[in-house]
Amino acid sequence: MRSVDAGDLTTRVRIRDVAVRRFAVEGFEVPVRAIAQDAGVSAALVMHHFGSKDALRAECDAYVLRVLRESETESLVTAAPGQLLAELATIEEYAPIAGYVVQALLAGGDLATAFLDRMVRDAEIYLQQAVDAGRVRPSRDPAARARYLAYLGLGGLLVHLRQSPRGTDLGAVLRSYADIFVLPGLELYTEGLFTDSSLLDTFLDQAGAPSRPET
Amino acid sequence: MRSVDAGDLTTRVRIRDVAVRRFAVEGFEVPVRAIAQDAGVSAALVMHHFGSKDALRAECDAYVLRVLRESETESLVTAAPGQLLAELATIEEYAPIAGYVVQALLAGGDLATAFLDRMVRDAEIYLQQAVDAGRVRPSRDPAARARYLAYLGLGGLLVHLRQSPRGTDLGAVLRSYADIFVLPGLELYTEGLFTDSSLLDTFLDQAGAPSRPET
DNA sequence: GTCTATATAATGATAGAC
DNA sequence: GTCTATCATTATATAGAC
Repeated sequence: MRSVDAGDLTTRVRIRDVAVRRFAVEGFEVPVRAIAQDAGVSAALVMHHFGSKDALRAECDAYVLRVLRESETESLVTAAPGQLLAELATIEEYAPIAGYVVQALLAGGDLATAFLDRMVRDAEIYLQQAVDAGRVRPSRDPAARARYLAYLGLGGLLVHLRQSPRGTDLGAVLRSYADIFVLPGLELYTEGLFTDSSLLDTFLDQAGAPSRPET
Repeated sequence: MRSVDAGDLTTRVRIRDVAVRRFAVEGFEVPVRAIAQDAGVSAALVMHHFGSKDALRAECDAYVLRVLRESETESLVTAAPGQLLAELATIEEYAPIAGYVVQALLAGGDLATAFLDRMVRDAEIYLQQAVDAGRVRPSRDPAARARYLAYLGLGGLLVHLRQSPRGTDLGAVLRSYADIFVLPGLELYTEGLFTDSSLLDTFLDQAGAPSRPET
């Protein structure tokens, strides 16, 4: 057989992998030439393989999404809202994936939406399990709470990330985030913020007094 | 006198103002040509006045920062974490300022840092007042809590913003954010999340049992 | 101060040899 | 499959006339 699939695939995959890494640390405006250089090939070859930069980006998106989906089983159980990224970043191999997701979230787009949906869904399952186990208080609107907590967890991390000097190792950023905010996080989750329930009560009354799942 | 400051300043200011508006809705990659067109002048004139696009950007940053500082007095008292942006966006005149800040936060840089510092400081003061008034529980680390809540409030908003279709009116995005998340927000702030304090207790023990400001 | 015309640089993409 | 050379487009920035 003359078709040399092995060599072909290897180069394609190598280009895609270095593209993911570049996108992860520098964002999606990185020139194709830079990616080509990292891969040790010409820019023209990148175009030859993927057709356009957008197509390359799409393939990176699909790859990252696939990796995230494959990591689903293990993370579903353990991941508290916002933890998924942190776990990924600590594993050397997956750090580019985490960085890529961060860039995608900052840039917006389909991958960001997909990733967020994943986070929200994870949070929903995690919270439901915790409620069933009696560790977490039930909510009057579990879906909204799951989304809320996912947005807060991820958003706080993004803000912290943007305060860190550019190019800082993502793992280091995540560790510092954890260091600084464990205490206030535990305080908030354990004790809340308000001393009384007047604001919540008022809102519930106005909203037409929906169901109150009190333990 | 031959120097015609009035005319000069007027054009300069008009260019700066349309630049702020463009940056606010499209981000900082908008071409100088587009800004020039909005201002009804040539691109060359923009360069003539500001020297470079970066210099124009710097002047917009400085202007936005000045507006934020001048709005300080009124917002200091009322602004809960994350509220400042919302308040700004509802006032028609200040909507571009709010949008500009959002773009700056997404892009990173000095203005983002300054704005965040401002938010954190506001939150600190606001929380201190609320604690003194007995409405908010004291924290074991008030500074960290203020920063944490500011990051969460702003970050959650940014994530929600990126989920909204591009070009959506910022005011509408902020309103929808409020609509969706009042309940889970009030729940979290009023009742917390966990049913018991074991996680917090464990952390406090490990950390060497620091001061416990119990009421 | 303001313009038109142009220089310069970078980028995504193509053509065609090997 | 892979390269070099080149094109087309777009951006910032400059030159020089008015």
